[in-house]
Amino acid sequence: MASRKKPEPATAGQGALAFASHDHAGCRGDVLARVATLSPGAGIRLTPVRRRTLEILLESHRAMGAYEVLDRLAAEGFGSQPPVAYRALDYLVEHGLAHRIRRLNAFAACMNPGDDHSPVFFICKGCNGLAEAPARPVRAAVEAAAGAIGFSVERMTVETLGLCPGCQGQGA
Amino acid sequence: MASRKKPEPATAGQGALAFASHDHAGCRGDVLARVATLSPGAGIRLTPVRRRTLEILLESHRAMGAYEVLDRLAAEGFGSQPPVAYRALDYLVEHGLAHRIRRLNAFAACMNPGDDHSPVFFICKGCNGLAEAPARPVRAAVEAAAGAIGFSVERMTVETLGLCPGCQGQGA
DNA sequence: TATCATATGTTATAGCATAACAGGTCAAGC
DNA sequence: GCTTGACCTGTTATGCTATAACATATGATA
Repeated sequence: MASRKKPEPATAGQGALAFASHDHAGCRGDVLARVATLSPGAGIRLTPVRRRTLEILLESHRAMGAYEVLDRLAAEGFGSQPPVAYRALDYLVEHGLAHRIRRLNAFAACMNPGDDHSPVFFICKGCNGLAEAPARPVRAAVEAAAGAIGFSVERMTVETLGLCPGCQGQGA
Repeated sequence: MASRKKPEPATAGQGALAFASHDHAGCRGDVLARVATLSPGAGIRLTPVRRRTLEILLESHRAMGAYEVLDRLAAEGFGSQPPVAYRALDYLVEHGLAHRIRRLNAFAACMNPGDDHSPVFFICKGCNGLAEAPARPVRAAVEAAAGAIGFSVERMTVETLGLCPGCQGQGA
């Protein structure tokens, strides 16, 4: 029931991450380039499976289930069992190159690798699109609430469900 | 892999929701009383299964997996198949009497039913405790970020992972 | 009392995720 | 060179989470 099964209007998967048309080849290249400059220093080892996994996420430009990624990897000669995909995805998430979208049981490439960001995700229930936005103020507000009860925050997940600009007003 | 399997220190499940000892019978009663006043008006129909499900969540005072709730229900003569638990839990969530904690694939009773609140959850990785806090400022910050890209937020999930006061400083 | 909406229960199955083990690669140090 | 250890990849097997589809019951209403 991730993001790829039933009520998937023709637009799904397109215009997703940005809710707007854009130079996707460019934004994908940007991310890869940034990752390239990060890898050596930050102790990130982009092995073939990991790199390919990241590329697959960037190509689809939306949230993908682990098994969907696995299918792609297997078709390209990598292992065909779940741990192959989960390990690569977990590694990317662990190192800030991808995010896990819990509401969708899915994963998406990070659009701002390297920036120490606290992303907020917007999931459109109309087109299944996904947008990632930096949200330092949100993080600050959460920290404040945590401080009030003496809790120390290590990781934060903020996901919203609603309608993107394109899907509003059309009963979607 | 919810919150009840392996590294579960003896304290788990205790002192959970509040990260502090408290009059649990009291807080449980409070919630039930508030629910009672809500039910008639708000179109909430607390059938036996639903009521019992809510009570079970309140008793354990922590996040519970659906199958864990199901075991309890089955032992008390209710249906023994997954949909029984999921339907009751979904209903409670839908009507604001419980929350789904996605990071744990689990559910927890709402501690502030009726208040139109936007809760933030704090999950302690030391003792698996769970705290719910109102966080209007967080909601506001998220709305602001959403507005910037024209997204309209319908539901919001904010979960954090970290250490509760009791687990800090003891290498937990 | 017939009808519709809602609720409960069932069987069966789909979808997500990890444990545990085996083999391979590569660099550090003897 | 060779051994050792860290890390990566791959496998088999299994477990946990969740829902679809169908059957029965109950209660309000026309």
